[in-house]
Amino acid sequence: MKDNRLDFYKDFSITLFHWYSHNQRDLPWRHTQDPYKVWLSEIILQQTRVDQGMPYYYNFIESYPTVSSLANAHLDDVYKLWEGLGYYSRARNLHKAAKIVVEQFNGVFPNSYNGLITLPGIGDYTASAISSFCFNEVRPVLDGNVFRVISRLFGIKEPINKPASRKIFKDILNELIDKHSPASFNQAIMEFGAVHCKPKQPKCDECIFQEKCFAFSMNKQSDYPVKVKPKKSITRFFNYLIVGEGDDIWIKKRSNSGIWSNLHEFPLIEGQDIFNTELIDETVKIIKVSKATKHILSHQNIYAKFYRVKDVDASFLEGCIKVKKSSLPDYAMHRLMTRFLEEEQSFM
DNA sequence: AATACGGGGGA
DNA sequence: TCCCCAGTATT
Repeated sequence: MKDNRLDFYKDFSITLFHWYSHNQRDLPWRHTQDPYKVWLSEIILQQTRVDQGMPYYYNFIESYPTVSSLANAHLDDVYKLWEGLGYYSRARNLHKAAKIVVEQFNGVFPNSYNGLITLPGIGDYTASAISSFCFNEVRPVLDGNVFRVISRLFGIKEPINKPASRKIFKDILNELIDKHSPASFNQAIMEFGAVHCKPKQPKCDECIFQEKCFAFSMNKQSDYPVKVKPKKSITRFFNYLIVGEGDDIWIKKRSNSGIWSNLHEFPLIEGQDIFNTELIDETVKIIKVSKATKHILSHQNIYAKFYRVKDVDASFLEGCIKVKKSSLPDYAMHRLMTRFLEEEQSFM
């Protein structure tokens, strides 16, 4: 069964490369085999759309042209450049990996999958991408695009977000990948998934694989890929205290774990199942209160209120730092904070 | 094996 | 609303 299936697809790469040569986007990281730049692009693009990550890629290349310059940077500056992109552990691991490359590998990136995957922030996908793109190692990439393409072509119903399903896809890809052009194969199959075999409204009516695609032959494209429902999000209530006299303002760096780790924000009092209005009423003098705003994360729905207050008990400022309002832009913050600062100047 | 971890775009 | 995005680390 498996052999027949793969025989049927033995000219897959030729067809794919033909499509790729006519349809590929011009992306900056495709013009280089410098592992530093490829690595940077791959970390930025983890769970991130190309359009969203592109400006960050340019900013990082400009601020840190080499792995040494990144390794020598202050972590807080790296966070600042990452601000707004999300999944902030990527910024921490980016910096950590750069230091390892410089201090342990003499500034030279590992030139193999097995070496690359030892670096923090580099998992199976990223190690496969870098080792194939830069060193022509035969390592198939398996990202969201590839999952979708393979599941439709072969009619695979194993949920793509279950770890156990990975082997099924990897086995197929290891047969399918062009052993002579692993870099082009990986680029092409991801690009095909991104711009042609899209999640919604795939271009099946003009598809090079019409004859071969299981999903198309059954007219069941929308049934693939199969995915198990994610767990429901939890709800939290954040009360932010805006404290400070004159040009001074108090902020705090979040802990090294949990959401928004190591990013800055106003002193926070989290409510239990509702906003802590009573507690705040009794404890501080409220000058002004914002409306509740909803901020959505993958696993949490956060309702936030901002309170301009005075006469705050010192215990609320435990671990906080006093900074000038004008220097707030120097501190890396999460989107909930930057959005508030953009839109609610009247509180400052 | 399951869960945590952002933010934004598109239907 | 819901789904998805060039996934990884932790539990």
